[in-house]
Amino acid sequence: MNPFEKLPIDKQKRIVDASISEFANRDYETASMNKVVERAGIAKGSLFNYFKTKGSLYYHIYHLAIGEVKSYLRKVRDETAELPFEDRLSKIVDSGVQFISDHPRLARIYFRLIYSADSPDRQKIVSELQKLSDDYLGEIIQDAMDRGEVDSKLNKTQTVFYLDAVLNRFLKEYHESSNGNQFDRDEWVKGITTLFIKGLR
Amino acid sequence: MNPFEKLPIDKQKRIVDASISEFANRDYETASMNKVVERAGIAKGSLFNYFKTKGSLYYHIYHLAIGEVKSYLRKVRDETAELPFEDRLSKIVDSGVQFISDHPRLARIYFRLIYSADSPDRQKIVSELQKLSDDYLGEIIQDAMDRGEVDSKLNKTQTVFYLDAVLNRFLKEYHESSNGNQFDRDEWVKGITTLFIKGLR
DNA sequence: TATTAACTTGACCACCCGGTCAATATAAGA
DNA sequence: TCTTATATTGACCGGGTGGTCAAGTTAATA
Repeated sequence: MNPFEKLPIDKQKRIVDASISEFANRDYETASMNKVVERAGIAKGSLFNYFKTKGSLYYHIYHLAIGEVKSYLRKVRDETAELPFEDRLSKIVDSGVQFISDHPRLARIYFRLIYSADSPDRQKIVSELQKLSDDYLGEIIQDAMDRGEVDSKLNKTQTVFYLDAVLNRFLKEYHESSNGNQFDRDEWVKGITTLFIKGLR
Repeated sequence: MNPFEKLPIDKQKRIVDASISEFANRDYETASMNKVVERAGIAKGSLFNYFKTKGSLYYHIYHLAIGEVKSYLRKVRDETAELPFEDRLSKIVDSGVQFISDHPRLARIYFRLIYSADSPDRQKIVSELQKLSDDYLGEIIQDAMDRGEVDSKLNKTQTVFYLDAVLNRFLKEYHESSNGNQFDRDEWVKGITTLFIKGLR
């Protein structure tokens, strides 16, 4: 059993919290284990006892973040299964915005991962995320095709790609401008759905 | 006069080349001045004589890269001024692909900049790039509106944003997969133009 | 050629990094 | 309570960083 899991919950929380902050604020390479132990209020040796390397700590945090993202995606997918494509798309964007508000630091880690960042196993992780997104959006598109809401002769790979590109970019800008937001959320959600509704018809 | 500009051209070239390689291969933070001098075959003190700080060297290289991008953009804009929106869009994508082939290292620096990266003055640089892109695509969209090729009641800011999102993302993936390319370029160019032609009608 | 000015060099600085491990404190078992 | 096993600590290690600067080299001037 992992020594970390044997720790009292509140200590685990302090460590996880400190790690999230550090990895949210700096690239993997520049994130500092020293800063983590300082923030968490533990000795350096202890941290390296719980996680053998910086990479394994990062991996732990990454899995927490991705787990959280997954649960949001699952939730909105299931809740919108019966809605028309347009409403569904709009709810998906909504849920992304919601995630950012609820977990701004995890969002930072997520975007750092997606867009560049020299994490260990970057290739592996990025393609893992790509697959997650492809499967997810692919399912949504497939449903819409089956119902005749979009052109059923569309190239699905491409369509998913475009959707993913616009959604991710929108969420990224939204996230980065979160101080005194200049996005009229509804206006943009409407714009995005319109583009795709018409573009994929 | 900048001491760097007084150097013999071939020495300037060696330094610029070494810097481009280093900044293309590593994040700003992890890029190493030691590696640059090693590659360029000069002493460390000299490099710091030409560029007072790492940041100012980066800034120099960044301007070279952006200058190159601009010249590509200008060229394709002028050459396609009379073409219909669809063909124009397709040529723009083409020229992006061409840029990546001609200057793979500059492309890397460009994408590093756009997507994350903790460069100095990141905020300033990114918004500089944003404006460049906005003006450029804004002009293309405006032309298309004037000619009635797309809906003239469209929100231009949004439209430019979506176009930018898809184009950049496509070029990024294209760039990253450049070993044994899995993109059928024509197929994708056609897909992108179709999405926007229909979506913006 | 002698003298001055400009350029080039790399050893050196303080600092920070990820990671280690002998010493110490704590908990468990007798 | 004493002993053993386990968890925690932080000084320390080798290595890399951006940046400096006295000393040495080259070029220009007189």
